[in-house]
Amino acid sequence: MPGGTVGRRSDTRERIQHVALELFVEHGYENTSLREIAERLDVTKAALYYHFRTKEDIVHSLIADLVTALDELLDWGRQRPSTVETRQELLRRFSALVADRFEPVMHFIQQNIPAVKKLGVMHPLGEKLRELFALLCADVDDPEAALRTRLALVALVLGLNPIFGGAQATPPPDVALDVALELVAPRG
Amino acid sequence: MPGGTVGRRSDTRERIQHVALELFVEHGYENTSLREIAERLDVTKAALYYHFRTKEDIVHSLIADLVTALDELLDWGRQRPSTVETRQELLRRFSALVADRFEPVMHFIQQNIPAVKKLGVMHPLGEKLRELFALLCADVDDPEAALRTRLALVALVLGLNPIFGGAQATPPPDVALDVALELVAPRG
DNA sequence: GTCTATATCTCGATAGAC
DNA sequence: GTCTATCGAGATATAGAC
Repeated sequence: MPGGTVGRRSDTRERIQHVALELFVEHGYENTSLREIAERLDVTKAALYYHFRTKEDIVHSLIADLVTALDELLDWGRQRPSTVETRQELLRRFSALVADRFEPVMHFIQQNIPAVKKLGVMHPLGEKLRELFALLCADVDDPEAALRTRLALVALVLGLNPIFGGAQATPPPDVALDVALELVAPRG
Repeated sequence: MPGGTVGRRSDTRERIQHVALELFVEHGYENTSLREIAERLDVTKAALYYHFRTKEDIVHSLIADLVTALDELLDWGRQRPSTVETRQELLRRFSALVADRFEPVMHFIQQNIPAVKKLGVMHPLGEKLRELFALLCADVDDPEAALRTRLALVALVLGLNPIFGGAQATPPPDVALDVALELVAPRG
C-alpha cells in the first residue's frame, strides 16, 4: 500500500520525501533528476516509482503536509476574537510552524515558483496564505498597513531568501518575530 | 558582429532578449525551450545560436544590464554623505529603476533562484545588492533596524512575488515606496 | 519492494547550404 | 543572418523478473 497512511512496512517513502526535498532545495526541482534522488538513497529509479507515481507526486505530497498544517492554524485563528493579540499569536504560531517543520518546504517553494505553478499546487496553498493574510488584516483598510502586514509574514521567511535574505547574515528567528510583531501592531 | 555594441543591422538580438525574458517569467527558465523562444519569434532555433552562444548566455546578457544599472546607482550613493536623506533617495532611485526598466528581470530572478545560481550570475549580482544594503545600513548596528532595512528593499519588489505579493492585489508603487521610506527612517 | 533493461521523448547544440 | 537536418545526452516513465 504505497499511498497508505498506516500499515508501514518500511520508512522508504518518508526517506524519499526527505532526500528529494533536500535536493530540490539544493539544486532546484528541474535540476534534480530521479536518478540523483535514487543514488543518494542508494536505490534505483524504479524503486521510487513504487512509492510515487510521478516526480510531480513527490512535490504534491510535500506541499500537502504544509497545507494541512496551515489549515489547522487557520482553524485556531478563525474561532478567536479579531484582536491585536490574536494576530500576534498567529504570527508566533506561523513562525514556529516554519522554524520547526516547514523551513525546507518554504525554502523550496520560494525558489521554485515556476515548478510549483506548473504542478498546480499554487492554488490550494495560495488560498491558505490568502486566508492567513485576511485574518491578520481584519479591520485594516489602510493599504500601507496591509503592506506592512505582508512584510511581517515575509520577515518570518526572509532568511530563506537568497536575494534579499542571504545578502548578509541571516537574522535570528526571535529578531524576525519581534520585527514582524511590530509591523502588525497599531502605529504609534 | 553578434556581440557587437554598435553596427546593428537588425534588432533581432534585442527581440530575442525580450521574448526570452517574457517566457522565462511566464514558465520559468528550465521550462522554456529554445524551440519555444524561436517559435514565438517566428524564426528557427539555429537563428538564436547566431546571436547567443548558449541558452545561458541569454540570461547572462539580461543580468548584465541590471548589474550595470545597480553599479551606477551605487556610484551615486558612494559619493554622498551617509544621511537619512541619502538613504531615502537611494530607495527612491532603486524603486524607479525597478519600475521603469527592470521589473521583468527582477521578477525572473526572484522566481528562478536555482537557475540563477547555477549560471553563476548570483555572485556579481549579490555583490551589488550587498553593497546597496550596506549603504542603506550605514551607522546601523541594531539587528532589528537591519532587518527593517532589508524589508524596505523587499517592499519595493514584493508585488512581483506570487507567494506573499500575489496573495492579494498588488500595492501601488507609491504605497510601497512610502512604507519602504518609513522602514529606513529612525524610529520615533 | 526492489531490481535490470529499455522505450520514448525532448532538449541544447552543431554542420553546412543558401 | 537564417535555414534544414541531425547528433548525442539525459530525462521521465514502464515492463517484467525476482
